[in-house]
Amino acid sequence: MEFRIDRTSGLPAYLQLVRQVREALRMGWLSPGDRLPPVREVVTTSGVNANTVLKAYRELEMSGLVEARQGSGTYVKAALGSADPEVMGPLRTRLAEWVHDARAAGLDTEDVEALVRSVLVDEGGIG
Amino acid sequence: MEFRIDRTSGLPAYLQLVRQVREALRMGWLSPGDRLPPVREVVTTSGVNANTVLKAYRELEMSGLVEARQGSGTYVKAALGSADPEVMGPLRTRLAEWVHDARAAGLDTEDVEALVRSVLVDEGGIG
Amino acid sequence: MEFRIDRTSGLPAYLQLVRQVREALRMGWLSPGDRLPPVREVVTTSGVNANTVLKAYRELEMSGLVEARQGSGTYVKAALGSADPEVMGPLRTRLAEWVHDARAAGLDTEDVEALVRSVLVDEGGIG
Amino acid sequence: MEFRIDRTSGLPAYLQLVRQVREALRMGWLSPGDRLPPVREVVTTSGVNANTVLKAYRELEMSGLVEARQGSGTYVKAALGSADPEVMGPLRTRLAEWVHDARAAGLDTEDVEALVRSVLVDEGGIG
DNA sequence: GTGGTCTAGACCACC
DNA sequence: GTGGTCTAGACCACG
Repeated sequence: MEFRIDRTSGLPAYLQLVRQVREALRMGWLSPGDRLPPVREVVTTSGVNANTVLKAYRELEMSGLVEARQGSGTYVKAALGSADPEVMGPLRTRLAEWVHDARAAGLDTEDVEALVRSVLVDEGGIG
Repeated sequence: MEFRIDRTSGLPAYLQLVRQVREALRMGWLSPGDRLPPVREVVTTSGVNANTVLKAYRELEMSGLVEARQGSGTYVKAALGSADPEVMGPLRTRLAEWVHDARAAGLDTEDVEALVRSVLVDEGGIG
Repeated sequence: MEFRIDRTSGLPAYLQLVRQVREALRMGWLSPGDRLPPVREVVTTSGVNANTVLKAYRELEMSGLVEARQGSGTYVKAALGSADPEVMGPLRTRLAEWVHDARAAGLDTEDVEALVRSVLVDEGGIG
Repeated sequence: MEFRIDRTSGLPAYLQLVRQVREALRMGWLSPGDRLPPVREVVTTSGVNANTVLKAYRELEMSGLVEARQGSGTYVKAALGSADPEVMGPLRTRLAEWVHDARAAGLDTEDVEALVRSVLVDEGGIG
């Protein structure tokens, strides 16, 4: 997996790394037993400082999602995500269609994000 | 309008305020000429410090969205959002249905957010 | 560069800092790539509060003149000033002579400033 | 005399009024016995609040420059300026020429102001 | 050690 | 009562 850091978002870099690992777990892109990219590689590909990567990996380890094995790397320990992967596919397709239609109607990315947030807030899912 | 601060999100409080104003503009809940809630009111309703609110309002002012009038308040100056409000309604309805189905399929809020992000990234809308 | 704050001028300290950086850019005393003095140094040399310096640096950053690099410092990003440095020298010399003569004629600093302002206003340069 | 308020300068409005009266005194545009414009007139011509004008006039009165006569208006009481008016003329002419040449050399108003400030600071006239 | 965030509280400028 | 300025000091993110 490859990390992307958005330095304009205001969210600390190490939390962006943590979130991206968690999302990869939810999406099924990472599974128990998989190895996270070595710190040095993340440093070169994403431009953050090694301590920042270490902090993210430590945070993931403390939450029980990954496990550091001395001299070998950091490995995924637990799965994440409450969804049945078979049902995820159709949902993703429908969502992609919706996004496509929203774009066609003139909405930009920030519009889409605002709409999603507003629906989730209304629904009570976001506090 | 009323602000909600999520102290667990990692995003600085003043940026949460900025984002909520921007989203209100995009959703059409705020329009040019409207007055933002006074700093002291935000302090009491959302629990943040006055300087934090001032920082958010100042940031909005510098981006040209609002205008502070001495002794009178802070007013919306510019609109935001590329969307036609008439087309926004149906899109919102469809999205709410999708979220409902996702919930029914066992997805929690974080799953939904991860899915949305992944679709937007795939599509190129998020860097 | 070293900052000087005049607490009697009525101009907020952070705006005095901003102006002095802008003037240093115009005079060629600062150029793209140069590092501004660290916040903590400005605090000790000029006696203002750290937040005041941060506010000034942030304002400069938002106007695109400087760039803060986490853990490294604040760096000049853009040049400022429409003047050819070679033509600036002679102009400065002539102005210094004029000021000297004005002093000799009995004008104090406020007289000089008033005269400059009145000429610029007459000329339409100041609104 | 007519006042001009620059709301972008950061200098409080009442101090701009005070400074403009002081500069008019230095330039000889106002002399002892002259009447300052009535508060209501300043309100309409410069757009500031009446209290702001009153505060400026009170400040001038406390510094001994003007005197309020009940029901009649506010009058200049003392002169200001260390300069011989006969020597002021030639100095003003030379300065206007210098400004003209500076413009011709490509300097804008902010460049001119920066240069003046830097000469005065060098000379020790500004702290 | 760098910049950045937040708090608490005093005081100011303006309407 | 409105926004704005400044201080003092704690704590965080990053290199």
